[in-house]
Amino acid sequence: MPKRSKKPVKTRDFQRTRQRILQGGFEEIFRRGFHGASVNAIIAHCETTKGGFFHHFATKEELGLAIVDELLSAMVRERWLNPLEQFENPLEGIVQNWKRVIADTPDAYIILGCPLNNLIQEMTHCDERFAARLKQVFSLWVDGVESQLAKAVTRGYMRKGAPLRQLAEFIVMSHEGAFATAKALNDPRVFARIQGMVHEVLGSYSTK
Amino acid sequence: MPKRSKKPVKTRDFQRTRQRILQGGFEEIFRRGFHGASVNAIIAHCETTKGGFFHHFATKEELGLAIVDELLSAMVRERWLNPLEQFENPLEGIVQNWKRVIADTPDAYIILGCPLNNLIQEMTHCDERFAARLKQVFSLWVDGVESQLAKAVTRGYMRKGAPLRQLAEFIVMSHEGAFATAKALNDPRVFARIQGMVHEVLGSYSTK
Amino acid sequence: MPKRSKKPVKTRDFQRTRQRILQGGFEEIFRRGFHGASVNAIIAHCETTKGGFFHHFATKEELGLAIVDELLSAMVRERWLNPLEQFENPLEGIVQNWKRVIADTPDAYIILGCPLNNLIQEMTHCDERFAARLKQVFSLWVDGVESQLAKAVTRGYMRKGAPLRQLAEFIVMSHEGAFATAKALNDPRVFARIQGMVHEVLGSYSTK
Amino acid sequence: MPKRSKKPVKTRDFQRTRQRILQGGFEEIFRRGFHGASVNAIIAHCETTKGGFFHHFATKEELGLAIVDELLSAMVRERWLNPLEQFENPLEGIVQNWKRVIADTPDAYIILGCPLNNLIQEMTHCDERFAARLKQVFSLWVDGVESQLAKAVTRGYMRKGAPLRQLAEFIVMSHEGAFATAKALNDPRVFARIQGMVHEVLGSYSTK
DNA sequence: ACGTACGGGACCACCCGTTATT
DNA sequence: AATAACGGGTGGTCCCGTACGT
Repeated sequence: MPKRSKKPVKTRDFQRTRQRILQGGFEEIFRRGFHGASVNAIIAHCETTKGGFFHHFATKEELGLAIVDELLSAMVRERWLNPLEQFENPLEGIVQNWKRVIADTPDAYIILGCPLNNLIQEMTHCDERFAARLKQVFSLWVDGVESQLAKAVTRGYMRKGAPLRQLAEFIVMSHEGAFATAKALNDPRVFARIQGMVHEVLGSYSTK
Repeated sequence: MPKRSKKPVKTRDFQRTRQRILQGGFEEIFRRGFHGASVNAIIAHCETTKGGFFHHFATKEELGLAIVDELLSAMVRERWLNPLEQFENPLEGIVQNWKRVIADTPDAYIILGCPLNNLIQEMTHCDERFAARLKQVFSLWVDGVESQLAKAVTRGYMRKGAPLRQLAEFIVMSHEGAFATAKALNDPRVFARIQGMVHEVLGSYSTK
Repeated sequence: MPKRSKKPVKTRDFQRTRQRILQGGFEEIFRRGFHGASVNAIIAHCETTKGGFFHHFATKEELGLAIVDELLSAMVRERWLNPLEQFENPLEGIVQNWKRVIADTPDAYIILGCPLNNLIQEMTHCDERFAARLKQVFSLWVDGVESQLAKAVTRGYMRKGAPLRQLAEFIVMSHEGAFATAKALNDPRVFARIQGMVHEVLGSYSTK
Repeated sequence: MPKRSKKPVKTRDFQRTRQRILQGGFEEIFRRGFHGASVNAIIAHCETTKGGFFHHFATKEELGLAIVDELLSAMVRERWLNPLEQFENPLEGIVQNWKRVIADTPDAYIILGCPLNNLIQEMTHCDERFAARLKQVFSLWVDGVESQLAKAVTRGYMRKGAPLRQLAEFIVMSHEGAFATAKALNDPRVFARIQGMVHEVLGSYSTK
């Protein structure tokens, strides 16, 4: 009979618990903001304890950073970047995917805003480590859009010579700005209107 | 020569003290966010006391609401709306004024973001009263831009039939989005780039 | 034309304001207890200001003492002692007057307890000056009842040799205890029951 | 000889700590009243910290309610009800036990009054939850006395047909009233005098 | 790995009282 | 005499984090 390995099960539990805290922390922070989300509320939300929490994350800030690094970056990829791969025409992909996200997102979520944008506005100016991580995720998004635009040029859907970086920045900015505006006016329809404007802008760079 | 009043600077002046608290509160909240700004820090910043503070504002929230109502709405008017009056062509006014604000704003302020946007992202989803006041200020801005666009049509600088409300929303969204992006990337030059994009969009509605 | 006297009207206003504060303070303290009644609430209740309040009373404690000295002692006299004078038989007076007070007092007041008793329980053990004044009012009551009992003996309604002081103490104690019990059980009928018991006790000392 | 446990006094002992806070809270509240007893004073009195305190009691009110439920009801049972069991004649028990309590209680405590009565007068009219719990303890006392009186009837020490509930109420009322009066007059001898009166009343219902 | 008793600091709110002003 | 701006100290609460225990 072989000697039992050193509790491989525990390792899985470790990761599961960590993920539960990460997810529960995300939800609390998304709803109440980083400052508004207390560690007590987070552990209640994800059914763990103080000990469990601080075993996995040294401080509340570390949890926040992990959420940015692991959850937000994944969300950007899954919601905004990966879906674009399925479109032959990246410009159309950007527009269609935006429409899809608008359709998928419940109106109730609109008022909560974009998790990434919320954290940027709340944390960037008062916590350098947050600023660095958030910048990374934001750049990831812009980079991803820019490479799609480059692909659009390569495939002949977009005029050569267009300022790709600038356009990519503009497109991501519009997403965040649309979320912010819809949140400010508490009106989900803002979304579609702004998306329409961006559509036009992209059209002006399209080869038709 | 008239008799000088005995005390050129009155200490027991309700309005002056109130304004001092309002201004000091604004600066603290701008730098640290509403939750991050403690009443202790605010009173230290504007040289008053607990008693003085709560004599003027029943709660910290009331101070925040007063800042939105009185300071932020005034800032929107003074920085974004009133200057447009001086331009014969409102479309040019919007672009030029934006350039002016970019030039006027120290780079160090970029990272702090837009006071209005910061509060919207932090407070809208967790405080109904804030949400209502912030929406009011945001709408004031959109309304102001829209009426400029209407003037542009009247004066013949802009094509008839353009979707004025949608455009106004887009323009204000771009301002907020530009602030957010510059903050996220910690790069003031983002500003000019986004402003350039908006310039183009406006150009496409211009009668040239 | 005679020189005007030195503002006699002002003197009346002074006393009126003082009485208003005294009365408003009494009501607030009666409802919320001395510690629970804030100066701010008191001045709001009697429509004066901080300045007005502290002009008339150096401290909140002074107001409390004045209430004991002036209002509570007057209430004891008017409600419990003076009415007894109208009875030929003091023993019957004590019983009948108690019945009258029970009938006069709205049930809603029962839960508030006896103003004198409330203050005694709250203040005696933590404020010597209160203790002294409250003792004075309480003694006034006992003395008054004792002299009625003496009169009852003189007039032949009560057996000679009865322990008058002890009886007087017992009677006043019953009043306070009845208030306390009715308050504890939130049941006004307790009053009548205890009054009945005291009636019997008095009966046993009566000459019939 | 059994192995001694490593730590004879555990610091991290929930129940012990809780009892310490409960006891320390009781003493502070007994001396200063509920409003007068600050959490800071309580934790200093029982050597714990803010964190420790609020780990055990969510609010100061919760501590107060626990004191009523757990300490005061126990005190009523131990001091006033249980001792009666040892008497063959319950009527004599009531009188003798009262005398014993008078003899046992240091004069210095008299001025502090009865903890139960103090809380009733201070809290009943301004806190519903306190009112309910205090009523419960008070009723417990009256019920206990009533059942003793019933036993006295059964055993033939008391006349049949006596109004037991009314008598029980009267007896408890006398205890509280005696405390209140002794406190008001700052004179412990009042106690014995009132106890004498009650003795007589009971005597009139006794079968001798 | 996780549970929980505990530490102490900081939060906002409100207190009572003072003082400049009318 | 009366008003209201103002002073600070302290109130209860809740915070994040530690460390003991299993």
